[in-house]
Amino acid sequence: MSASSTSGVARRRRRSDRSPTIHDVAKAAGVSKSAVSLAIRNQKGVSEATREHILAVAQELGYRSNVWARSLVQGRTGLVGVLLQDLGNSYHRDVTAGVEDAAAEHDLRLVIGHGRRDQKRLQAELDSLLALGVEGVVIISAWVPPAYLDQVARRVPLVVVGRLPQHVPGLDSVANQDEIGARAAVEHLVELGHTRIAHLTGSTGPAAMQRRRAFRQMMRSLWPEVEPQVEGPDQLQAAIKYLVFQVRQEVAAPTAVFTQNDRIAAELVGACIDAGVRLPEQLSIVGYDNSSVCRMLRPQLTSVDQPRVKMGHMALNMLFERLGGRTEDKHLTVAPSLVVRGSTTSPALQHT
Amino acid sequence: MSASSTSGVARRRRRSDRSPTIHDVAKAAGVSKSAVSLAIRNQKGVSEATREHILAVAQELGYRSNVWARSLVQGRTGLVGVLLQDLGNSYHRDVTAGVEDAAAEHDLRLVIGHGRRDQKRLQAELDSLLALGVEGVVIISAWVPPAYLDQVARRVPLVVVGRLPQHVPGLDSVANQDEIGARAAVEHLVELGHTRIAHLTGSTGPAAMQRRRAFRQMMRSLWPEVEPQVEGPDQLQAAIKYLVFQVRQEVAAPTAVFTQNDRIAAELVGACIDAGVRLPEQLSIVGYDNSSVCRMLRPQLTSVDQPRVKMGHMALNMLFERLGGRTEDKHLTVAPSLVVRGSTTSPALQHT
DNA sequence: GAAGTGTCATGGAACGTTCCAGAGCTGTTA
DNA sequence: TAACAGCTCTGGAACGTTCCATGACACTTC
Repeated sequence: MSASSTSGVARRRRRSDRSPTIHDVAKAAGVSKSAVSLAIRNQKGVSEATREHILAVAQELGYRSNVWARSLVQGRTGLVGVLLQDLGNSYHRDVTAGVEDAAAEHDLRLVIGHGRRDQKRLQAELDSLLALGVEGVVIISAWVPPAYLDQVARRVPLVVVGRLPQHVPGLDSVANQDEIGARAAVEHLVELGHTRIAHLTGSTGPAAMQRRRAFRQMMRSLWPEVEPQVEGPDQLQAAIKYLVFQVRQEVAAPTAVFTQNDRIAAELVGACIDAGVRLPEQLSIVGYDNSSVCRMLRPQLTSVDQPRVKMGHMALNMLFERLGGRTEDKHLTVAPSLVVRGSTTSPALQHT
Repeated sequence: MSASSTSGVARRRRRSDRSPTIHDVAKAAGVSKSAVSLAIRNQKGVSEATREHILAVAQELGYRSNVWARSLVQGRTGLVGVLLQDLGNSYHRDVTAGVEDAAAEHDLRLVIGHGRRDQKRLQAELDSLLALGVEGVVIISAWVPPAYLDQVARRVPLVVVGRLPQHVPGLDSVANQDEIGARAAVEHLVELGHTRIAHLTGSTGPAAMQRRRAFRQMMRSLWPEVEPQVEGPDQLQAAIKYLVFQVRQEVAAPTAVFTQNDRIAAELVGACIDAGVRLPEQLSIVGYDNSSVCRMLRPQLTSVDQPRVKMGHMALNMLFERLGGRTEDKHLTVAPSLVVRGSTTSPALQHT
């Protein structure tokens, strides 16, 4: 008995510094646990006076309802997982903010998992979110194998923000229309008078491919006899070097470059400045994402903007519809828009 | 008929899709729930044959242990909260990565909450982490009222990464030694030959104050007769404009600026370029944080680097020590180091 | 053959919460 | 005054899991 009571005491000791439970509040307030439960959930069945008293006591004890116990009995957690690839990324931040705001409207809370640009980790993180009992998952530009997506989508509603590498039944998606973004970029350059426009890409992901394809199509329809110049995605550094070399040679060199994203555009800008290429006089550059670096660079970067917060909003709302019982798949798109800044100008200025 | 029954079945499947419980597995395998519990946790007390049989059945049913129920009875969740102010921030990303790696070593999982630079939200997020039952919290540069920190620290171990605005008993912290960083920056500039060095700051937060104070002290000890020039933190844009104006006038203008962080440095760089100030010839600039923008800018930014991942590591390890029973407070510091890039040069070059 | 020692397996008691049926009131109506 | 209705409030039964005491054997040892 004494031996077993020792461990019992150890356990109990641990319990004494545990968070206060509904029982503690009930005891301190002199009411039943049921009354406390009703009071803190703002349900009726308890008088206003009692409610205030209970809330005051709860506040004083620092009581916080235990989500696990609640979800255990209710059978739902009120948790939504957000899986993102890179924490330090303003695109992900903004989409997440949108998801979060929409979630708050439906009394859902966010749990964030991040894959750190590592596929294994991404999957592990997704597993972990499911183990936490999220009721749905929003995946932000995170490339997870389709087979795995399918498996997850069978268990909980799943919404992907961004392009899907391939069609996966049973899940929703919201993406910006990369074709429109790419076309807007090229149109802008064409209107300025550019004819020799190159594309610089650093990835073979679905979004990148879409942009590249749209670029090619657009260029071919404008100048059918010329093969559109696409650099990358392999050996990005070499591709950048080559572009800069071309521009310095000034022989049939591109006068403008549409890049796959702002990060790559920033690298190109840096390489140009290092090589003494005058921007935007000698080369116009258009980015994609309208991220915070656009305004840090000089010249400031013209870029394609996606309605990021709105996309997050839409993603969560679709997820909510699924929770409500929708079974058919839904794939939404939003139109990106071009934000013109100083990195693009007319090629007429190039030989002045 | 067949169409409607399909959807009906699909729906029903989804509802009764409620994950199988340990009871279901026990029933299907013809053993007690206790046996299943032992088997899936790989504990002894069950024969190898039975275990294999149970695991096979569990696998077939797609059984996944319910984390909530487990943590409810075990009294621990294995969860650690990370509270950060801004998702799209590489400093936070790196610290979080460090925390995460260290957590994995101790079989702890991360739950990320983010305050989106809003104090109310920050507190709500912290509340929510506690409600989830995290066993400890790491707060990354998130300014939460000390009274609130104190309240939280009474309930769970709390580690702050970054400077504390004031001493709060019962919690740990890990911070970079801002004095050392500031001094390294100024020393570097002095060694290059600068004498008129200004400081540009945009915040009154504890880290910013520390850097500012160290800057003042260092400058006073070097040139006691001159009042150190500090611009900001109010009206940052005006402060930047004024600095640029001074440099263009070239009358007793600062030849170098040490900024509170990279973001502010980037703005200064942009303003200089816009105004035609040649960098680094006319003005040397040192940032703080060694963030990813340093290498995007031209000239590339000399900056003070903090061992971010290591700080995250240390933070979680301290938290783990607390969980193990340590009661005395611990405040660690790490030494930052200067990363020299192209934004700093000798003032001798300035009038060439 | 009794006692002791393992191993394997079991059912009941927690854990902190919500839900539910119902108890005790007070007031209203027939 | 009986019947009823409407509030408050309550204790017990879930929820899915782990922990614990104990039972049922099969061996060994005295």
